[in-house]
Amino acid sequence: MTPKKPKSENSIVDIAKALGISPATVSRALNNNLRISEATRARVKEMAKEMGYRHNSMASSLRNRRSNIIGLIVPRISMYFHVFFITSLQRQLQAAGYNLMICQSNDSVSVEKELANTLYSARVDALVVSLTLYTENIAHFDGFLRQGIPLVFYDRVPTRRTEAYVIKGDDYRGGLLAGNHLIQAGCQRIAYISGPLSCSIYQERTRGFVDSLAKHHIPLRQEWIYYHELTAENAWDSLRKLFEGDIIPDGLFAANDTTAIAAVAFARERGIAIPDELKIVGYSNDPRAAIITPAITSIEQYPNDMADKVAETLINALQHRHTPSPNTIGEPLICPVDLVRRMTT
Amino acid sequence: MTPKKPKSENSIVDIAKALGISPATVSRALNNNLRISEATRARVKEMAKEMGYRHNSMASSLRNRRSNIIGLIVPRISMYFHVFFITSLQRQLQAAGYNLMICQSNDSVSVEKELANTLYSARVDALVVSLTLYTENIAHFDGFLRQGIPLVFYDRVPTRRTEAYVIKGDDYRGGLLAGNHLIQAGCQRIAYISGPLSCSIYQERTRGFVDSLAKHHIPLRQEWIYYHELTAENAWDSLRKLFEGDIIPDGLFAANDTTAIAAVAFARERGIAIPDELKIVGYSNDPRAAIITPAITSIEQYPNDMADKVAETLINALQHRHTPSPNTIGEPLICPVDLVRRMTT
DNA sequence: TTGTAAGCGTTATCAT
DNA sequence: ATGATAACGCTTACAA
Repeated sequence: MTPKKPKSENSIVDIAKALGISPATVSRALNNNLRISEATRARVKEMAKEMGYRHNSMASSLRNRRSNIIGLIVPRISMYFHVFFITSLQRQLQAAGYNLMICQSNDSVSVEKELANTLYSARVDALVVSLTLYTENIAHFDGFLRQGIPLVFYDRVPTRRTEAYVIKGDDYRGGLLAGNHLIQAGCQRIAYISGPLSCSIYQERTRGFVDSLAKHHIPLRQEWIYYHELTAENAWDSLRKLFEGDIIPDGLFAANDTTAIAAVAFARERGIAIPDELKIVGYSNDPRAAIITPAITSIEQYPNDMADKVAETLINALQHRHTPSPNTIGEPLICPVDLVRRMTT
Repeated sequence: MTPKKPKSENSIVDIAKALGISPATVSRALNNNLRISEATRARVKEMAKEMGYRHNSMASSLRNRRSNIIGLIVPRISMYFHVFFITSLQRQLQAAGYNLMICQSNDSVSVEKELANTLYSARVDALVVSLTLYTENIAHFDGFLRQGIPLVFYDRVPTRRTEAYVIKGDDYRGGLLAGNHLIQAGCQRIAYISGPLSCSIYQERTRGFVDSLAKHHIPLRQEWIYYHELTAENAWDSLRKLFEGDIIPDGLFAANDTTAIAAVAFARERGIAIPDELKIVGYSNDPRAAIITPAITSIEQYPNDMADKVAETLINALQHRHTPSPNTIGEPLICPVDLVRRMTT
């Protein structure tokens, strides 16, 4: 009986044996180490191909104490803004030699916690997070900070101060722009449908919007303000209530485009003329806002630019891991937004 | 000088030392191994928490020869169908203890190849792939098959026979339904805008569509058929050509909804009445198809159901890794589709 | 129920 | 330029 070892797969040791050289040399050759002769490098690579060798990143990661994986926790990949953000971020990280592990919290705080723990154990080299609508306590990310693992929050960021990097859109200005635009378009009775105030972006949009109305001495009726998850269903509920009284709004700021789209559909069903009887501003500049009739005025957030900032921050932090320059942290980085005017205003 | 080891982080060995027991016991306790006393299990877990221990999945993966990571290569996450598919698949795999590593080929064959190699080296436990528009040679996935790593193609699958699992929508039937529906709606001059025939789904949709017209003795004019990437820009180009002659189509089958949406916009600009002068059927039942005016008739593909099938196949294959039952492979699994009628027909 | 010891595959360090 | 060796942290026969 031949003592045939079941040898599942060839390792650098096997290559070394086959070539009569040491595993260290093989490793160096495969990693294009400088001080290895061209000749052996070539021999090694050829033998590797011949033997069907594949690099084992688990072993390599264990030895190097780095996984080359970057974790991403995002509320939902179905949101337009995040899709564009992710695509751009992934391209850049890929180019820098990192893999992105994309996870969805589905706007559940408990899922977010689980994912944070999983990615923590998985030894991701860095973590990028956009929080759920309801995350107020961010203690589940503390481990990353303690271990000096780069942690970047973007878009939906913590509402309290943190040692992590923070990169966000200028939601305050977005709210301000929306309010100003509706007022300049002649609206006097402006309604507002916002997401929950536990979430940074809605806090900020609300602040900006409220400031705008105050500045122009436009009254803000509490009965015309709604805070809830910005789904089409919720939007319809709120719209029904908004339009059931005698005094009805002539302007609406919807804190996302799903809500703005629902408002357009609602107005059509009720025979409310847009923009004559009701003007609408949405948020995010979802592609749907442009194709619907009438096309919706919205706030553009430039997801690609934000992805650039995040990628830059990440790569910088990963390179200088030994000098955790805390001076670059602290102040949130704020990305510009713009109002895109269309047919609803 | 105190010989203070720089001990970066605590391992099970440290816990063992602190407790005066062996690392093996600690490992077993943390893994809830059956034959460990309740008492020590509790002691270990407490000490682990106290010492801020975190599991090292790199080490664990190396030892176990499994990463618990499943790779996914998808053309673009911006496509509605894939977003829903991914979300559903990820939820199920997460529940089964796997992490999903989502990558985008961006419809580039070379990127697809790179990603396949990266995920191969990353030692993913399985790979799920929807091919680019242009992937005809699938040799870059051969390594997975050779190593017995479960490989599942879904939606855009290889056009040639493969040993991998294949799960696809019933695109032939989708094309058939679209053709039949337009004909029953009274169309006589039907145009067709398809994706490139290098891609399985467009091959099949075309076959079904062609068969439908043949069966009903409706002529198929070659000048009314276009094959190209289904972007809005390309759609406009083709539509312009379609409507520049004397004889113009009264029906259009668009092989995706982006194209159908472009057709609606084109018709509006040209003052072509829909559905009276032109009837349109799209594909995928993109949510945009429902909100545009007029709402577009489309083919629903049930991405969640396909994700269920893929998850089931994967988990099954991963459990029986030692019995690579080849009988379950071979025949593609075909998922049903339905026509959703709206205002464009 | 717990301990001992070897090994997963790679790479950094030190030596030659 | 190359080799020998140890170690990364965990798991699992095998022993006790």
